[in-house]
Amino acid sequence: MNRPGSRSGTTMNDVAAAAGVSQATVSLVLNDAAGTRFSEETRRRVNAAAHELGYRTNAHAKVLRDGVAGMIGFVGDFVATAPFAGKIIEGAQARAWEAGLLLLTVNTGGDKALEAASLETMLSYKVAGVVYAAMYHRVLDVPDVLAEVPAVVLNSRDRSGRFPSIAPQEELGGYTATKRLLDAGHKRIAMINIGAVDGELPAAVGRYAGYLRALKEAGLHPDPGLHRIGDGHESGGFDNALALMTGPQPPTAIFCANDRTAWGTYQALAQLGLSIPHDVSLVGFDNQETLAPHLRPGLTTLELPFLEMGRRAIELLLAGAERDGSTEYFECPLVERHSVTAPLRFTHSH
Amino acid sequence: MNRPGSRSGTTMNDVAAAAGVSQATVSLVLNDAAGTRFSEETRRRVNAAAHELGYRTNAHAKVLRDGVAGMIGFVGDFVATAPFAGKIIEGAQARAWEAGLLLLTVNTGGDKALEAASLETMLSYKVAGVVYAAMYHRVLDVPDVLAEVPAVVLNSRDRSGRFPSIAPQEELGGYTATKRLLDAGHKRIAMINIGAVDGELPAAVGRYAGYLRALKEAGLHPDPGLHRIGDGHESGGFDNALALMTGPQPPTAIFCANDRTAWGTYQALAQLGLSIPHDVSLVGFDNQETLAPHLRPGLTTLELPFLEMGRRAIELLLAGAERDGSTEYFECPLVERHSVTAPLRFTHSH
DNA sequence: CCGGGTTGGTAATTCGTATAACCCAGCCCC
DNA sequence: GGGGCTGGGTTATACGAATTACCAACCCGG
Repeated sequence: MNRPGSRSGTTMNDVAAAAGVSQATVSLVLNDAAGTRFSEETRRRVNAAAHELGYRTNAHAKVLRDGVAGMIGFVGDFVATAPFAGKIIEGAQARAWEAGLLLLTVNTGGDKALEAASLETMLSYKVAGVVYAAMYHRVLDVPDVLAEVPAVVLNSRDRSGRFPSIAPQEELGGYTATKRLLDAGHKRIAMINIGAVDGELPAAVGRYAGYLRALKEAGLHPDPGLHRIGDGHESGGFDNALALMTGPQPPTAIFCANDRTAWGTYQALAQLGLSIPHDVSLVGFDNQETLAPHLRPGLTTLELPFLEMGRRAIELLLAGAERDGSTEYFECPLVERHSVTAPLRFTHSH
Repeated sequence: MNRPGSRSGTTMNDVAAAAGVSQATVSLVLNDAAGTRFSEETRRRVNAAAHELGYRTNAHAKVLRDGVAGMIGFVGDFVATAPFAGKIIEGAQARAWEAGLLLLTVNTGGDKALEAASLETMLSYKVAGVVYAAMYHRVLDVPDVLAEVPAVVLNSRDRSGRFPSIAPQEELGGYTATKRLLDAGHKRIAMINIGAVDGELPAAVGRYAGYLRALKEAGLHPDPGLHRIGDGHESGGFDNALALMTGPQPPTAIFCANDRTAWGTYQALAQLGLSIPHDVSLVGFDNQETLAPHLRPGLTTLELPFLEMGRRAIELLLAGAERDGSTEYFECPLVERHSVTAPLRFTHSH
């Protein structure tokens, strides 16, 4: 107990002793070092001994000498609390593993003290880089300490402009969603947003901007009464859909700025006895996999490409992150299901 | 570039030089080692120098000496793919952090080669222990290599009986769910299961056993036609609920063995024009947070205590895991919402 | 039979930290 | 005035792997 590393396992010295060679030989043989010549016999004996004794390299000794560890830090304000956000970790972890790296993950839950402490710990483990991920797209302040290592901001943008960021292309998403409804023949298209459009929520602002652009491009004059501010939850969809559909000039289609809002809208429409897509067409946003495919009918929505974004974050880190604050935007592809069809009037007017 | 550790940062030697003392003094002062005497002046100088230079301990050097790292491996076949499973990591990570430990997480996605390789890597990093977590409760085979470190199986049971396991108390859950419906006055209670009761799915087997026990305890004779095997998805709930309610003697209440099944049941009942809970009472299982609270009406269900289970796994590891294969079962508390009320007949017969 | 090349390996050092063992100056006390 | 204690530090070493420099033996040609 007094001796450190009491159950430390087999070391190269043990292997060397068993094979009757020096520790240096073991190292060189096991690592297949270039430019060394050893007899086949020696190689065989070393490999056999290593296998026999169940030798496993001590990563810490290696890192101590080489300076950089095979680990990447992943700090998020969520980890997996957000239902869909798991994808972002999954992507990051998969890409990291392809490079032989492991992820050191911490879910701060927004706790700044925990965040600072875990970043310190990660740095003391000489991580090759840090991914600083956010649960929802926003503009955030990155802790200064991250300047010491390669770092990238994921699913948000760095306010200071010091770090490369990765975020979804919200405006294009809003445009695509709206265009889908326009192409189906709709003219009165409402939007239930997930926040104010003058706030700091890029998703709300961007998706709305895309909605407006599509409308204008189609030569339509946006009706302010058709844009409603929800809260991103079911109730926001429910209440606003109810108001919209019982108003004087109800829309024939609704673009819900996220899937939860769309779900609330489904519930409101069901309560009003309106059918989707026959009476009202719907497009959502997020492609939340526990929700969108399982609604009846399946929800046509835009996918947040979290898997790819997670992968890309690691890739940037590995590429050395040119240390500029540029943001890389990812397109949100349309996922077609069954919540959109032509409007009644349109069909009938044929 | 040739020299290793080129940007290794400040070391104790740098601090020692700056403070005009030896490296040993720096170590002893910074670690507040017991049984040493240093003048206040020296302590001050050392601390000042350390702070000034931004000294951060090199965790690898420490581990190399001490033998054990401040990290715990977390291997799962999901990480966060399963919507609710994030809680399990969250709990584990939170508890680990309280002990000053970081989590090294890997999502294997069921890939055995990746699993083996990442376990090797974790062991080479001298993790203090490994949590082997499963997406759904089952009996699984733990890789032999885990015998080399403290390990605990989370949300499943180890077939070999070598490792302590943590799992939810399925039978009691099924009993509690059914009892809730019995207490409300229901007599014809159906169950839509999430798998066969002769299979290897403890959730399906256990919850059913609990259902039967509650029924028998109430002096009721279980009607075999009222127990249906679904698939754990919405469609399993939808199809079976439809069949159940359009049959000769429909139930007045349904226990759905998970929330997704319950959701499908909601959709089927809506289609039949039946109201919840007035026409049919419902109890679910899982308390899936993206689902159960947002259904209309809110779903009364049983909570899978993942947060606590995750915490407990780390706790067992820290306690040294007595290395027996006993399973610790966690109770699933009932979460009351609005999907249960008295049956019509019952109310009227008053 | 000596110089030089090749073959097959080893000794020694380095990374940064923790700690056991030791050392020295000053002071007290008999 | 010498022995012993105490306060205040230092020296040396180990942890495990990678790597550079070096070395010994052998072979071959002239």
